[in-house]
Amino acid sequence: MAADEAATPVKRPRVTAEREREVLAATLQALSDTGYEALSMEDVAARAHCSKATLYRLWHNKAGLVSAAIRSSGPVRPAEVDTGSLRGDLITVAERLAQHATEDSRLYAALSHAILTDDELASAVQTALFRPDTEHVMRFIDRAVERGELTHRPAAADFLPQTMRSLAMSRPALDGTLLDSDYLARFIDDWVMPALLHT
Amino acid sequence: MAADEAATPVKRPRVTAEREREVLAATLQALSDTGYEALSMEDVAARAHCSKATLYRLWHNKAGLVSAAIRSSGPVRPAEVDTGSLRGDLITVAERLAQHATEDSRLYAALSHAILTDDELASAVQTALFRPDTEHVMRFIDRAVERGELTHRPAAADFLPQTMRSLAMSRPALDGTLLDSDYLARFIDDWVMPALLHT
DNA sequence: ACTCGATGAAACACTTGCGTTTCATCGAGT
DNA sequence: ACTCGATGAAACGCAAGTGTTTCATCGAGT
Repeated sequence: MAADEAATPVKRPRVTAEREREVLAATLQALSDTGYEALSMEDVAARAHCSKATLYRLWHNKAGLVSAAIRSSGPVRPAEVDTGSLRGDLITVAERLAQHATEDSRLYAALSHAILTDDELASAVQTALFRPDTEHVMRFIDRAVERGELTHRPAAADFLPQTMRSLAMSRPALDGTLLDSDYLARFIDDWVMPALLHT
Repeated sequence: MAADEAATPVKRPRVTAEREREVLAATLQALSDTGYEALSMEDVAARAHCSKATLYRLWHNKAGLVSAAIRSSGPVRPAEVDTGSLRGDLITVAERLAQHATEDSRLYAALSHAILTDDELASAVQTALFRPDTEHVMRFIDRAVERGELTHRPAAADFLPQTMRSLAMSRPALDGTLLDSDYLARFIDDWVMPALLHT
């Protein structure tokens, strides 16, 4: 029995850690469905199958819970992409964006007003959701330069991550359609690649 | 005294129409500040200096009031832009976007989650806010083609309005800074113009 | 000056949510 | 088997919002 417990140096925390992730996942779900302002602790408790008391024991209030939930969604790192060509890399990441467009855009929409006034929330969204993505895309550019596919880091590269991200986030709202990968592929071929190649 | 009343063929409605616009303007203000879900009728009534009873007499509920407010913001047409060059037109409209970036992005953020589920709201936002803007920008392209500045309507043009709009909407949220005109100029020169000129 | 419909202020009943507290129960370590 | 800290269920007081209703007042048309 020593072997059983050797895997868990700390007594109970590990069980709590699993549970915590479940609760935070339920929080993100509720957030997407309800929006930040209308999110209720009772709803989260029901989805997470835990009591409201437990929520308040672990986090102080709604803001804390939501911030924690957002930060917890960060470490889910996407597999590294390296197709050998800049266009291939971009298309791949675009398809990935399109796959998650529904959930992602709902989550972002749920938070977009709240982050304008809540600084902690804003930094959570920024570091957990946007920064990794931005760095990810920027690596494509650097690799393309190393390969000689681009002669230098184009000025347009500064706008690439934000544009892709904000297009993915706001297109559903703008015209009621979801992002499909065809649309993004056209964007890459008709806009992104020409801009990168000619600056 | 016949002259005084000659200006008002209808008895009271005209007075109500002015008042209505004030109330709807107050609604938009409250919406930007509070967000759609947390918007309260009491808040609107206080800002508009009218009673809650009046709000419910003129509109049936919150959804109706907000939709009306959004539609009322449509007719405020921006002055037509025509600087003689595509770049000039784009810079001008970009600066105009930047000027209103704070209020506009707050308003959009306030609505972005609600429009995912409320169809009437979605169509109000689309027709009143986005469609006029899109047509406006598209006219730049057409004129540039007529002038011979572009040999044809570039494929990238399809993405231009959405790209500009979504940047204006989401950049404040993404990195906490507002749009300034230097940034926008770089955006046009390094990102938009190359894409338009090389497709 | 008078009338009458529209308005504002305020209270209404009702619902919902927050954050706290109480208490019975459960389950891991001894 | 026993103990003790953590949990879930449920109720709490409090605050806020919805949509309605009442009533006093105001102001435009006669």
